Amino acid sequence: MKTLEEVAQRAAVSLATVSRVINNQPHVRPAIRERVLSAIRELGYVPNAAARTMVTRRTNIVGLMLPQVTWDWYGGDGTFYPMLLQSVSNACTVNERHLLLSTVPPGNPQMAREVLGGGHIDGVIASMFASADPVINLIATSHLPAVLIGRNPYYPELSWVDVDNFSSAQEAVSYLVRQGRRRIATLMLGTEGQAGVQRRDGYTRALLNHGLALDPALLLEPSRSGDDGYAAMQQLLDLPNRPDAVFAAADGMALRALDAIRERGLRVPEDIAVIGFDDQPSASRAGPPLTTVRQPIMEMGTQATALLLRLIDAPEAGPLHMVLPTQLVIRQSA
Amino acid sequence: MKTLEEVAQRAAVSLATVSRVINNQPHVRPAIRERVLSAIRELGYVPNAAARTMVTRRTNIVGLMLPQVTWDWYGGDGTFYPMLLQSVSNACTVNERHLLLSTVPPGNPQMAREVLGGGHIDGVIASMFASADPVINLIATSHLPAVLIGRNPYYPELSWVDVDNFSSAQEAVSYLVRQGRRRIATLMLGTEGQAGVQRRDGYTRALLNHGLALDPALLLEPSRSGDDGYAAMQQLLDLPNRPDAVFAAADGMALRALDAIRERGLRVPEDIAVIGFDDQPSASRAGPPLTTVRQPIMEMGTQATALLLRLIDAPEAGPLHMVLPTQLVIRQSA
DNA sequence: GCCAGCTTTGAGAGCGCTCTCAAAACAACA
DNA sequence: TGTTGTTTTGAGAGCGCTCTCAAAGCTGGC
Repeated sequence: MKTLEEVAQRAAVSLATVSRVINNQPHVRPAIRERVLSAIRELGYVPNAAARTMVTRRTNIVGLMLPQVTWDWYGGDGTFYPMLLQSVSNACTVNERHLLLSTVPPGNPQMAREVLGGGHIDGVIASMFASADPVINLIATSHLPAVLIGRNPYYPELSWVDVDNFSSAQEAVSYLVRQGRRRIATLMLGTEGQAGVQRRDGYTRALLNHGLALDPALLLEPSRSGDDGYAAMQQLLDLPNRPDAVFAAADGMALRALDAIRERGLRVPEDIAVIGFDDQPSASRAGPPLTTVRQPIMEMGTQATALLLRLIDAPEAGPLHMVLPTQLVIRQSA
Repeated sequence: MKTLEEVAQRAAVSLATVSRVINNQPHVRPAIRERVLSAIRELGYVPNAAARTMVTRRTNIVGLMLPQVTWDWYGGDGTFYPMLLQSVSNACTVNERHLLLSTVPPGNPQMAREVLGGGHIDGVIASMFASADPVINLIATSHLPAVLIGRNPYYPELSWVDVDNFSSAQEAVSYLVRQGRRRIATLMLGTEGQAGVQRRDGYTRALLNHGLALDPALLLEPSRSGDDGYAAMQQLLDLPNRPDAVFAAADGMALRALDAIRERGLRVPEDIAVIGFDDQPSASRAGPPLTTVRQPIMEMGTQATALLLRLIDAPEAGPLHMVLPTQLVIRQSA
């Protein structure tokens, strides 16, 4: 690997001058700048990142922490994290940052600790299921610029990008009521995260708003992994007084629910209406195409990156918050 | 941020001793080791990565280079790269490495150049569409340990993990012939990569083997982006002498083809049999469930990481090659 | 031609760590 | 207690870069 020194030698100037050229600083005569530039080109010189970091305390690397999760959580096609990742990655490229990805295994934040404390990154974006995930605490105590995907009740000092899960859920369920549905069930997300809590609360509020009874039997919480949405829907269908609509807090569950309903020979939406959440790609190709709440996932990643870069340049500007709009996409399942 | 020096001070020992403790080296009396360890704990000390890298020339970071592509290439559900990424990421975590992800925008390898030349990473795994992608050349000339996903005809010195695309395609098409199909079309991948070339060649060889005519009209190459597979299938259906089977070199295309066939009121597999490639999650949920060649994507990522770590420790051991088995998953579309 | 006031250039310290090498401490034995 | 041999400890150089500060070079006005 070439060093600054070799470039300096070849261009017959000092290290300082080469450094100035590399960093686009003034106070270099055009002729000399040209000479240095061609020395760099001829040698194929690329500055050593570690050495630069040593002195500037900057890495130009953004950290992204995601749970180590299988691609098909909630039985969906697993596009949430990939899309988030992709948008963050693209935003980093556009802004000339590198991306260090940490997928954190449950209960083992060792690598995350190393990343956060080791000066690896200038700032971090994180999306965890649980508000109380240890990783969030590590982030908060690291005092690194940070942006969460999804608000966190325990760390008001952290910045976040989120959607209004409460209103979105409320809107979806209200829509079902306006369609004449009266017995509306919900397939909930886990309530260890705010998304789960708020979507459930939005569901509840909509029922309350319309004077409908709250039946605990209609509130199910399938596990994240596997096809639990399918089993949960069967459970609902086994009820003596089965629901006439289901609000699923994730498309994956809605899709599995569709399967279960179809298997019983019931029609969607005639017998049971189904609404999902996310608008993942396969939602529009389901049978029938799924009515669902669209989350602007890519936009969330892009904005999170933008906020983070702002925080990196001006940490005192935080905490920053951004609520992105959702949209109820009405197709044929409700 | 805490430094070695502060730890040394608190434990009343020299820098060298603290360094020995941190790196689990011998020649430290147990009592002192304990004292240092608790100083580290009390201060919440984490070693500075850049400083370590400066002297060890090791970063413990693995680079992963992927094309900057939208999640739905070939109209699929975009799980190839996410799954690859996930398996590499998990393998890195298991092996206590960090992962630096670069999504390379077409025609702009600047960030990739920085990563490869700047001492950011100890080695790199790359999966590019085109064998001649400039990134591959950067990798080859960087002399960094590297493993490609998919063999490359131009750089025999590089290690790779791959499947036998030729035989897999041949097997799939032979299966169609054995099912009595005689006019078999193919929806090809782009031939700028070996996967595309070899799947096409396998298709050709299967026809040759069975004495079937090669009709250029039955060889279509839809573009990667968007729903070209759908349009291509329509084109095939418009043929005066339409095919009785289609071998699609990617599930996404196969799925779009299914749509096009259904829309014409034709039956799968009775009128036209369809075989895909990849076995992406939605393949099994298609109507009818898709017969397809399963690629062990996760396994490829895991093995690529394993090979890379081997190369990092012993560069002279390369180049390493590994061919993973595929499997023809027979469902109902053929 | 000389000097003030500018711009350009270079020397060298220092970032936080590892690792070599020599010194110090200890153990074993006579 | 002295000596040898072994283990433990610490001093300090050096990794490749940036950035400060002082020196050198240049310009223009007299």
